[in-house]
Amino acid sequence: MKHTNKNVQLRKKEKYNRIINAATRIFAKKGFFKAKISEIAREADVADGTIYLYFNNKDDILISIFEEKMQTVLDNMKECLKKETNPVKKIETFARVHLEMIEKNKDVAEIIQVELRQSSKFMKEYENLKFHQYLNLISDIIKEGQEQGIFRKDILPGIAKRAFFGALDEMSRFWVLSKKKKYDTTTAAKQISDYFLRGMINT
Amino acid sequence: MKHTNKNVQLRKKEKYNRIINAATRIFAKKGFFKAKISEIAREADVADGTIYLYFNNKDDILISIFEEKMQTVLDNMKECLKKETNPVKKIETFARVHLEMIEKNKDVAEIIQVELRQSSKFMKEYENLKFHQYLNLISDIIKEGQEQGIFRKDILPGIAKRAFFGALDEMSRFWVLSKKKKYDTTTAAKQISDYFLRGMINT
Amino acid sequence: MKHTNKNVQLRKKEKYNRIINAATRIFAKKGFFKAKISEIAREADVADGTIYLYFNNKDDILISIFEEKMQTVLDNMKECLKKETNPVKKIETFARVHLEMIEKNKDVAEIIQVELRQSSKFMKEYENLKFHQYLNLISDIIKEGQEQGIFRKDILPGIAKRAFFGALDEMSRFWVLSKKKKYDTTTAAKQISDYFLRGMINT
Amino acid sequence: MKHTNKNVQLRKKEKYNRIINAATRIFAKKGFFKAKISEIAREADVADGTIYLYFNNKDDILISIFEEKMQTVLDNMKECLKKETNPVKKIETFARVHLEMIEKNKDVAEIIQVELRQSSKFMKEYENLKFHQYLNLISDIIKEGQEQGIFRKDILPGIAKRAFFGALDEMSRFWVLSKKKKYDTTTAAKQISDYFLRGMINT
DNA sequence: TATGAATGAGAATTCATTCAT
DNA sequence: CATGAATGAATTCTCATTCAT
Repeated sequence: MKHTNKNVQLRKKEKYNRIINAATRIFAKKGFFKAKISEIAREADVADGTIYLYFNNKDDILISIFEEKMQTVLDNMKECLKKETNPVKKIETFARVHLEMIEKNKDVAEIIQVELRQSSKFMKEYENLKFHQYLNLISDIIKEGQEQGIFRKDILPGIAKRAFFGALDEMSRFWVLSKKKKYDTTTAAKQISDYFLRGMINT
Repeated sequence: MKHTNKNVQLRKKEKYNRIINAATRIFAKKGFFKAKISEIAREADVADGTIYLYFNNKDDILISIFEEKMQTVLDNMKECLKKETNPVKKIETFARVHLEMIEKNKDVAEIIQVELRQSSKFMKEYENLKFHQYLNLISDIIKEGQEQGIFRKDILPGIAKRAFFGALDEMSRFWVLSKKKKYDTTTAAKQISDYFLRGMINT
Repeated sequence: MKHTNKNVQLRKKEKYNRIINAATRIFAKKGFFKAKISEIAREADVADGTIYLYFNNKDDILISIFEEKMQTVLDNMKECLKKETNPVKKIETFARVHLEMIEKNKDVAEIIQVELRQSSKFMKEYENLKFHQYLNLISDIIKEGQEQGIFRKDILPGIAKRAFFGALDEMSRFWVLSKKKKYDTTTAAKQISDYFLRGMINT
Repeated sequence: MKHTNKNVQLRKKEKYNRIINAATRIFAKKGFFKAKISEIAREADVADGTIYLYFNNKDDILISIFEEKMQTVLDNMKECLKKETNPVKKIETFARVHLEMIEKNKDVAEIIQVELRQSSKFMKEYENLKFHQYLNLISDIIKEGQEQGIFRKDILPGIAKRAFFGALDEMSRFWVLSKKKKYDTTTAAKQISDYFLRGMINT
């Protein structure tokens, strides 16, 4: 039997994923600059040259990881938020799901948190659109709450979204870097969303 | 006239500072890995080799910047907090002073925020002690407030300090990277400390 | 209907020629070293691997071009010279036909002139027999003329053949490289053969 | 005694020359593309990296060789021609000096003849000015001869300069490549200039 | 035969660090 | 102390060639 086009494409996609995943592990462990292409190739069990059949260059691998993984994170978060109607519940959900995702994908978190920050410096042209979309999920909830009269009108969504994300991010960064976890996800998520909700809820 | 020991030491210290400051600018602009020793030397107006009379290697320059700058930040913050006695005011002060310092020293902020995060990866041995001391200024205030019965007892200072710092940090990261500022320091500091205080204050 | 042996061979030859011609264009445009096998394959509309069914390696393609094209050039020149009996006319014919062929096959000329010269360096074993045969067409005419008492006896055919060919070659190289042509083929051929004839003719 | 600026510059120039000469030998032997930077470095007895203190890249080395060597050739030829007043003698001198220089500097000749030809292909921007100046020495002599009524007026200097140079060049190429020399310089120069002079002289 | 994905050896270039002056 | 020319290890990326399909 001759191989169908579909099989071939599956095989291609499979190798692409193997490289993406290998790179994710290596970038997370060593950092972008210390990571060597040959190391990623070895981890992905392909030849060095093969990587260049799927990516233009080293930068392109990092960008692709961002795109792929952020899309997954974005889709997942949207799905989870859809189930809630109450803005208060949505904020709580965001915090919990965010920390849960981080916990389950430490390598991805590491890259998004650490490498993302310097990416803007060496990839001038790269606009991290997906990240902004993710942040805007928060400000959308806040605006929704304000319209429903649940959240105070003087809250600035543009500041609050960053403050809330920053709080969660710093928390998870601590986990990612320290590898030991003093507090469980649920407790941390509860506390952090709690501060914000108390700060934002109309009284 | 022969140079006195003091003069010599002053001159030494002066050149050391010139290198530190040049490196701060270059690291902030290019990032640690993209920054070249020769570029730092040019910026500091010394020879490449001279840098190695004051620092062991490139890593050492980055660590020294952390140590020097974080010490200044730490001293300054402590000084400002000393003037306040009320934990609530102290939290507000922390937020305002932090954002003000960031605003006045963007290069330093850039390095501490961006390069710091990956430093732990390539400088295994480096324990960022000063940073932890800085974070603990926050948890100390929280504990103080809890002892005075002002803050809720169920607040976990270890989480809260990170959440609060993270909120401020993400806010300032946005400024540092975006170079345009939608909200002024005072407004942002007020809002952020506000969320937390409302969340923490006993009602 | 099963394909006959002949048909199969024709098809083979057809693909071989397609590759030869594609390579001629690419080598002429990029030069041997800058030319990529994949580019030749694309130009010939075959797969990369297919090329290796017809040629041993990249060098082999270049050599084959020489052989094929030089044979054509050689056959054509011999045919044209056959029509003339007078050595003087033959020299004039050689100049004219040579420049005409160059003009009609710029890519081939480019390769023979430019790549040929360095070929001897990277293909030690390759003796450019066909080229020597071509040069010897000139010395044969000279010797013939000397025997007939038309050309001076003190002319050294070994030098003269190179001088004459070099003059034509430099002229055409100028055309090939410059892409603009100040003088038409006939004028140039006339002038060049003229110098030589005047220099060689017994007076 | 402290080293003077002059000494330092002499040392620098000395190393530059060492690299130029090493590269000349290697390029001549292997050709530009087959020549490796590391091989040139070894031949020049410097580290690989040192080459990049004196040249921007591999292309730059080749261009520098052209510039340096062609200037020498040009100066030398001008000097020799200055001693002659008669255009006929000048043509003879040009042929003799050209072949003598080639004979004494085979490596340089090799590079100018072989690598020069393909240079235009991989160094699009490089205009070989010096070479054109060299060619124009010939056409200047021809024009001078025509003004003095010695050479025929219907000679086109633009064609003749190329024909004459091409004749000499092909002759010397033969020597350079074959490494065996059937005819001595003087004989060859005499014959070649003879053809042209007979062809050009007014009768 | 034909394909084209995969291979991996190879090379140019960079740059932190050294050390003779 | 200061210099900056020299070093050479290290790394990304290319591309001729192979071979399973």
